[in-house]
Amino acid sequence: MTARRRYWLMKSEPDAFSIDDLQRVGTEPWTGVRNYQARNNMRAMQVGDGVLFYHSSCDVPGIVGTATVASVPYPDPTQFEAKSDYFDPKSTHAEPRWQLVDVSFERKLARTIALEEIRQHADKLGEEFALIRRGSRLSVLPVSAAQWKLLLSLE
DNA sequence: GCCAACGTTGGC
DNA sequence: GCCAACGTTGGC
Repeated sequence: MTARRRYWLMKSEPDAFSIDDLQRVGTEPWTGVRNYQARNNMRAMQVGDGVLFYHSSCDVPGIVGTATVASVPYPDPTQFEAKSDYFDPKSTHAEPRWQLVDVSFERKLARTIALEEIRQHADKLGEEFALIRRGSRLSVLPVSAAQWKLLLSLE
């Protein structure tokens, strides 16, 4: 029995890793998440789940493409690498603190669905939608099927 | 267990 | 570059 496909939104700074980078490499381990809520969301992911790829901290923040979850959750290797920016000295191999999934490129949108535009649909998306909730900085967040459909209909 | 200080995120 | 909001750390 397979659970129903779920949907997520994942933020990335294009200067560090963009939708074009994902298209080039095909599949990428989503390293570096060091927030428990974001981690918990990745732990809940299943292979085949849909991902909205979002560019943050750039000229026009917004959704730029779609991807799919390509692995089950597994320990983020960078937490054990002393030279990595993401090294976590408190994490152990026996009890890894941080998990990630692999993400595979699906497609690039014809245009960026800008955050500014997304906000205009707040009434339909719901006040709780973490992407547009005031002060929310969550980088991996759940998206309902209805939100997924609405957001992609804006393309 | 409280909370001030600090660091980070991310829009603007 | 600024700064609001948030999460984490560490002294007490």
